[in-house]
Amino acid sequence: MRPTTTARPAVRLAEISYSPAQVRVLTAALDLFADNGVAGTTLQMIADRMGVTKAAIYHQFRTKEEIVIATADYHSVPLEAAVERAEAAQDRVEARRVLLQQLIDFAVRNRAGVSAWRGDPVMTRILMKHEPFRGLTERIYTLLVNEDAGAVGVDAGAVRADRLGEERENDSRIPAAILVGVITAVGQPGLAAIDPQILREQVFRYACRLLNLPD
Amino acid sequence: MRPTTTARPAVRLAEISYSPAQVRVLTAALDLFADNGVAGTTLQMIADRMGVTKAAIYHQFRTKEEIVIATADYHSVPLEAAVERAEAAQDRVEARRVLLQQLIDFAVRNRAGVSAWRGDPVMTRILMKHEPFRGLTERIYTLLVNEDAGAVGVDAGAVRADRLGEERENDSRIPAAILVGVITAVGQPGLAAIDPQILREQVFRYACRLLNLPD
DNA sequence: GTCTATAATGTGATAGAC
DNA sequence: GTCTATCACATTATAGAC
Repeated sequence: MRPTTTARPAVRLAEISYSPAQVRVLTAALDLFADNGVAGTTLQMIADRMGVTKAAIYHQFRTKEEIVIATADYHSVPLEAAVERAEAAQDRVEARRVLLQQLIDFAVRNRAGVSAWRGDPVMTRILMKHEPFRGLTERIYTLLVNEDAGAVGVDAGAVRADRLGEERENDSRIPAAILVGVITAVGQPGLAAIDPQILREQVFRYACRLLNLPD
Repeated sequence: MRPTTTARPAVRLAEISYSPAQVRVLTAALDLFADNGVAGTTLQMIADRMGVTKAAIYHQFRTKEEIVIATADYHSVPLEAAVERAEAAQDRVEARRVLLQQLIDFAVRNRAGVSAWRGDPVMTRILMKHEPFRGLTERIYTLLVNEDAGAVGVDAGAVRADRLGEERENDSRIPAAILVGVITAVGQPGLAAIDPQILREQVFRYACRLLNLPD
């Protein structure tokens, strides 16, 4: 199921290691980024939450941008694992079901953080020039929405206007974006009080309806 | 169709008026908030884009927070108009269709801004303590997802676990959040290049499928 | 690994002239 | 309505001691 036309990722997130002191920074940072956005989070806030000084943080990471990247990398390891499991599935439909379920699980488990990941323009800009994260995002999109992996597979941007007169004026980027919207909806503040199990089930059902998958 | 249990909004956004100089600020601010988030946008940036100094802006608005609120109010007038039209519809299904179509139109027309409105935690916090905006949001949610306006209508939080054994273990906050996720998906950076008309049609189709409305 | 101290710059906000 | 000039404070980041 792994597309042979796509290069293997150069770095597995799971193989990057962080010292305990670094992990403490990344844990504090995730919460604060989720609550205030990247731009709204100062190193002072992170230091305060950890009970240390700013200088202690600068000993672990050279810049704020490095903290943003490391935060995303570190907390996305389960996401990478989910993608790898899905890519190992037997057929495309099964891969899609597996990944979808795991994406939703991940999103529900990290409700607050999910808003930061997808909503914050600063975060987005930083992550999109960071290859490991770009790669992971692409693999997810490919698994979820590329209807005909045979014809596509190479470059998602090149698919666009090929069969235009047909039923498929469809650009697969649209269902992809919508699906992301559905999954990340679990991070909306209004759903904070809802039981995780119910949230998981309901969102999965709606997502299946959207993708025309049997639920 | 207007729910008699809900008080009329104290202020119509359309009735708030702004001087030309103020509108210039609000126009520049919208773009910048969309690109950088509220916290990532400085008054210096707004001033630079307008070609004036910070002091000129402080002559129009007393604080940055006032600018955020006014930006949302000013650019949400079409949204308010859409809600008013939908509330005037004959039945609930028709109201829902009308509002949905107009929400999507609005979102597509203001693609960049939509991310800011829904994604930014700072923006969200400021707007949610601003009554006119809270009220507008509530009216939209009520129109879109309250299945049985008779039994509900008063407090959305109290609906939860009433008829649990049935098909409707449903909390209406979940489809509401998902629908918001779908509509605001049009603001995702990956869709920036897509033709507005196609985007409108496709998103409407998916949203209808989600709501079980005929498209 | 953490601290104090400090540099250099940017921040929201104000006073008063034109 | 916009300007110059300024305030008090917060910001990212560094140097060097413990």
